[in-house]
Amino acid sequence: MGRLVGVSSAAVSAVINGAQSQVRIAEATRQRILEAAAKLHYRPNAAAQALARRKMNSVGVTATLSHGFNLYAMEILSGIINAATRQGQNTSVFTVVDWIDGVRQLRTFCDGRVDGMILLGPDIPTTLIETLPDHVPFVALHPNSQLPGVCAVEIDEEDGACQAVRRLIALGHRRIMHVSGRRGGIAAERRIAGWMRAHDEAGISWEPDLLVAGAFTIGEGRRALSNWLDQARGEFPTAVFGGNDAIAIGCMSLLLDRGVRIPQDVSMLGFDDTICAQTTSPQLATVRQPLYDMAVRAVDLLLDQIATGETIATRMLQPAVPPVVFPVELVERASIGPARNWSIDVAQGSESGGG
Amino acid sequence: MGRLVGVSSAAVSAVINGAQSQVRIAEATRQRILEAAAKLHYRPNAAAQALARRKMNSVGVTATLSHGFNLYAMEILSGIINAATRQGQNTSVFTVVDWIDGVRQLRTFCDGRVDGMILLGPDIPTTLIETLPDHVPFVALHPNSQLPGVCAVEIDEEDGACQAVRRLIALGHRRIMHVSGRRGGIAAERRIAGWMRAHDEAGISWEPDLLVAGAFTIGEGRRALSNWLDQARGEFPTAVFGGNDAIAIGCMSLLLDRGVRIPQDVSMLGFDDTICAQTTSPQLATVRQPLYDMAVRAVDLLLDQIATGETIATRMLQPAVPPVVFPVELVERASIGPARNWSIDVAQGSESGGG
DNA sequence: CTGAAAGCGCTTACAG
DNA sequence: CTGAAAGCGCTTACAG
Repeated sequence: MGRLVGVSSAAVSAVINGAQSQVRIAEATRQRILEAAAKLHYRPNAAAQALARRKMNSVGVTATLSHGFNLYAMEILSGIINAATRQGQNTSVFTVVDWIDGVRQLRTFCDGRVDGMILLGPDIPTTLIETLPDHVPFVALHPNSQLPGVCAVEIDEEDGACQAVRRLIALGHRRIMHVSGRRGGIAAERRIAGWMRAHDEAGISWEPDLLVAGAFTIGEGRRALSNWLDQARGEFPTAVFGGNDAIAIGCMSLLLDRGVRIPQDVSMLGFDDTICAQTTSPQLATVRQPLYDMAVRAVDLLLDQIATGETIATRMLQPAVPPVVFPVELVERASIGPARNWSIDVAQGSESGGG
Repeated sequence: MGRLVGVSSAAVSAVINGAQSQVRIAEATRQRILEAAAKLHYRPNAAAQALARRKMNSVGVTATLSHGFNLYAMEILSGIINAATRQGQNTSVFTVVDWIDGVRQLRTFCDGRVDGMILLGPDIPTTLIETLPDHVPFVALHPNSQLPGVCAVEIDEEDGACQAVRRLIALGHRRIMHVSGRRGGIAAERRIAGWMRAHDEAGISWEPDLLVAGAFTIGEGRRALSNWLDQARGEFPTAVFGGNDAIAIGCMSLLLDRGVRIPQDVSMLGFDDTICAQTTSPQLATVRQPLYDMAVRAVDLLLDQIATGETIATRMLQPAVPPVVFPVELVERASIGPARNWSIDVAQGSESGGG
């Protein structure tokens, strides 16, 4: 572009980048350059700029796609993109099949395309860290585990579950089923712990039989409850608390199919407040994670590290930073109500397959 | 990296990039380089590579965020990211508040960060094209309008709506309400046209009173139906066809609140088959768009153009290419059934606010 | 206060 | 068949 105005590219650079350059350009030259730039729709080439500045202005996000389309991840992603865009950064998204395999690819993704990386998704294995590229800063969203050198943004899962069950107890419920995520997963276990704690606090003993292991999908939620019913263990609980919204929705669809009224016969409660919690009838009460705010915070933390030149390597030398923990909030919707004081029959009904 | 092995960077480049280089390297040197690269976890810097090759290996996606979080856009995005990742491209996502304002930003996004851009979202104004940067190829997903020089990937919206209504007619429905998206929007109008056409084909005259203008959200769908009911126009239709899933879900929640049974009293039908269509009870029958396949196709079309060096500018010189139109498919779920032959009363019930 | 030079880390076309 | 040079389009530190 310099050639066209008969001026050096350095002069163009100084003018386009504004005042932060120490270089002063004669006002006449300046005007000439600005005019030409406007006319030609001139934009500095991003690759050249990145090479010279050693900065891509690009935030990386890596997510697992193990469960196919993931509403929860998508809501966070949407927050990240917004936050990054607002700060003049662009967002490069990468997906990996699982974290074990993903580590190798993470090296490739951090080849200068991005200035830092946000790891998205629960249950990132701690062993991951050893092979993470260390020339770049990382932030992990919902890792549910301490990755040395990596900033973590989490929620208080146990407290969320505890709040939920506490509310049900206040509504008179004494037999509260919890259909959990896959056992062993940290998120699932913490939510189970919250379910137990709320019982303990209230001096109510939780029944092991009402702790049902499922997995974080609609189909698995429905299946877990269906299996439980097949073993016909007497009176159905007055409330079902799903390990996440999908589980609750799966359970809810099964109960509705069998003529159970919600919330009159059974109260239903989810966890996450994904958009689907608003599409059920009745709408699903749930524990809200501030997914958007968390995403924004993750971007801020990453950009801070980028600005100060921190990387995993430099952070390993400093004292470990505790995770940023966001509060959760119970969202009351029509799916919960007072505990029933009559019997219901849920056992009958042939299974027609979950969603 | 060359320095460390005592070898030129050109030699390293030739070895790392494999056989596509004409340059031959002595086997011994080759091994030495490969070893060192493995040991140092060497990866060519993406910015430098991009500058030298004039190719970023990055696919851009720009979407509007006018309606906040958008499930439909997110499902497509997820497909794009997958398809791109599989082809070794990374995906850079940008959001704009609206298309009018977005055009200016599109210039900035196309500054070399991406090799091409996918425009995501219905109702992209035709006037947009005049100010689009023309040194890069574009693909538009669901533009619902012809943008000269831009490849379009669409569905046959009218046919989808027509299929849906045809099925309802086959089930004996004669009074089929359509709660549409905002009037004037091309997607909304085409779906309306399909609703009309199915009636015409069957020799049934559609009642203007049953064409209700709404907008593509749950809240607006519910509100539109609620307003209609407030004017108490006699017997309620036997089926409601929403302009999209969100509208159908909004209408469904209102009807369920008022004690209407679905599908016994009223059949419900949506459009899009977003994930939420599976979370309602009963599950929502809907017109499925192959969102994932469309996303994959859009990526392929864009990469083709990138490979052959096509841009908007070069495409303008060629004859216009018709849009790629994907077929749609009716997904039958529990929310539709035979038309009722009894009266129902929907009018009562105080409105408690939509989701 | 201004302009030309060096360098970012690669690749590709060109000499040896 | 191999190696050093030029260049991608910027920015930044350095002479004039």
